[in-house]
Amino acid sequence: MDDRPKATRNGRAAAKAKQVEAELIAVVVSVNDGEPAVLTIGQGDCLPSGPFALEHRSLQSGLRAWVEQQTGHPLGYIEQLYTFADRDRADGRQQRVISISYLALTRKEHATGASACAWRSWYDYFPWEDHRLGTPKLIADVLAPRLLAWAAEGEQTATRSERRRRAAIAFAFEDRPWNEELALQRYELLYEAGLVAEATRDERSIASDSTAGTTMVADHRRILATALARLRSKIKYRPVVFELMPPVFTLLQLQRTVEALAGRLINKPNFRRLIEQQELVEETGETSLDTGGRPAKLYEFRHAVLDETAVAGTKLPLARG
Amino acid sequence: MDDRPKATRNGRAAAKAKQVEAELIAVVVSVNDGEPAVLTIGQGDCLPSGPFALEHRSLQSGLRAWVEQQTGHPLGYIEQLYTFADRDRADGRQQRVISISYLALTRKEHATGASACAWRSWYDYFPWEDHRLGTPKLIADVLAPRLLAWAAEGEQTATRSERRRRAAIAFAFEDRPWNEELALQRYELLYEAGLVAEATRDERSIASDSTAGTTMVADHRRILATALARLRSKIKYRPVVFELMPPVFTLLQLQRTVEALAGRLINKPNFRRLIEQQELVEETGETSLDTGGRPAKLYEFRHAVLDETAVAGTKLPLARG
DNA sequence: CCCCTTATAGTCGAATGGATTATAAACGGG
DNA sequence: CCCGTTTATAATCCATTCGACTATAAGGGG
Repeated sequence: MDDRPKATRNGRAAAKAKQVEAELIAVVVSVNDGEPAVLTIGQGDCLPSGPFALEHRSLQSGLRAWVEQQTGHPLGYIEQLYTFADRDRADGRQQRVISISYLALTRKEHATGASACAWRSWYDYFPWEDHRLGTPKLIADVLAPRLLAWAAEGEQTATRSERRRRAAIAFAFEDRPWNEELALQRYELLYEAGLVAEATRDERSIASDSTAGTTMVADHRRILATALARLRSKIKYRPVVFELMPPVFTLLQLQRTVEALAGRLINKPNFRRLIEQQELVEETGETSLDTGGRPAKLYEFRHAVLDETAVAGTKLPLARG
Repeated sequence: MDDRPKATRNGRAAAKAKQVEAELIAVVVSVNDGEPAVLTIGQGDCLPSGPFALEHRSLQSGLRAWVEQQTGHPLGYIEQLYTFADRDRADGRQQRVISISYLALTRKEHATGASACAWRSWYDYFPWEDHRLGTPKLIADVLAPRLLAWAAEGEQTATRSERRRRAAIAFAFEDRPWNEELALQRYELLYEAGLVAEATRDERSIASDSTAGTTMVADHRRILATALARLRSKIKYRPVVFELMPPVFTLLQLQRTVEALAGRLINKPNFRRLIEQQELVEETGETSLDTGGRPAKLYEFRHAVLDETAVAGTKLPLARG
């Protein structure tokens, strides 16, 4: 029985010419003591990746195999991010690469063997994204003036006002509210404006001191920004945070983890109310004494909600500015 | 300058063995007179698709080329859905296919030439998804008893209660609220239970009269269900509906389009209030007389919101049951 | 014992959003 | 020409949500 669509069947004669190489790329995230981290290889400038090969049963299992081989970390939760193919190989052959990127959530302590990998803070790569201690001075001191200068460079009036508008929305100029979910738009804006080193790497003209954040190989920082935006959006309606938590935790620890991901602080009573009324967690009966103050109740995730929340979704108090 | 990650570079020697074929698949959606339709080729059982080839500048442009060639429809809005690779080719060679699926929104009248393609209603393929005239009788008469029977077939007690639970959530048994976004889960549940013909096509054992909805080739109906779920979710926070509307429309036409997509009715005053207070549309000053009653104001989409709504998102009154 | 810390409980009020009712403006039939 | 029908448009009511704030509880250290 042949289930292939007609178009594919007709194109069969030239199939050899249409072969591509498929690459799997992983953004592996953990949060430790309120610091969100990503698993890197190389000099901290490269995400775990490898070609999708015949021995892999599926895309996911291929990804797990590569990450475990390169970093020693077994992966739990995995979610597909995006598939890219715009990059042509630079070498002589006309050869294309399709990159299929994934977001994975895990915990640091899952590490088994020592490998040439390292956990790096998200905010090394995106220092403008951490608003937990207020708006980073980097924005007002460096990014805002440079973005406005870039906007002023536009050839037409429409281009200039469009650029100003985009910058103002993404970076919350003029008393606009900061929206943590716009991480990808912000990176793309900085890229367009030549304020991240990746944008000017090929043309060696612009001095690299005008750029912000630690750079990564190829488009890996862009993929990381995609993961950041996706995760910041997803924690608001799906209980994925718990993939990053130890089996037992206090509500404040949970809150600090969410805050680390969102890059902003959350009102404490409201956070507790929301978590409790959704019945996401269950008291263990134990308490934690190393809080520095009154002992905190310990909770564990109610795994039953993974079935239930398909209906209602989860909520976190991150809606407004 | 070589930007490739190390893993890929190391795996280069065996690169030839890792070649795959990449296929692009499109779910092209339009809504006409309150009926949501999908663009099909073949006997209405196949989505437009074709291999990703060297002449395509990008995945998106390859997709546009294939759809235009096979159906004569130019595409506007395009959004990546998902990348599949679980399907191995059935022929002798060990050859893998990666399918990259896209959702496209357009309007029927965009058709240029006549081609071997046809618009088919979504609900031909998913008759259980249209709740605009109340819950389809199909659910209570056919699906519910068969799903419960399938649940009862489970070997262990845990399996049986798990199946009952999943079916109850997905299909709103026991006074649960109907959630239109669970379209994919519902299709997968019916697939598992052997109630869609695709599931039993290979094993010719089960009679096909026990299945529901028009079938499609390969996993195309599954991809269509993915698109349905994605679109039903997305219209709630992004102004994508307007891609499906003519340049000028009445608020009721807009509402009927949303209802067609969501498969459920919306409260009229609330819908109008939400659209107006978000300033998504602008009055043209004209009115439409062919309403059958009082003339309705004609509106057009405020394209400026495409920049603004990155911040706030759009809302539609589809939140609760 | 005071004071620091953190945990936990409760309140107030603005805004959201679902449901309902009321009024306006076209048409067609008797 | 009135009147019922249909659809558009406006306004109101009310439960719930959710951000901001205050108050009380329970540990440790000087």
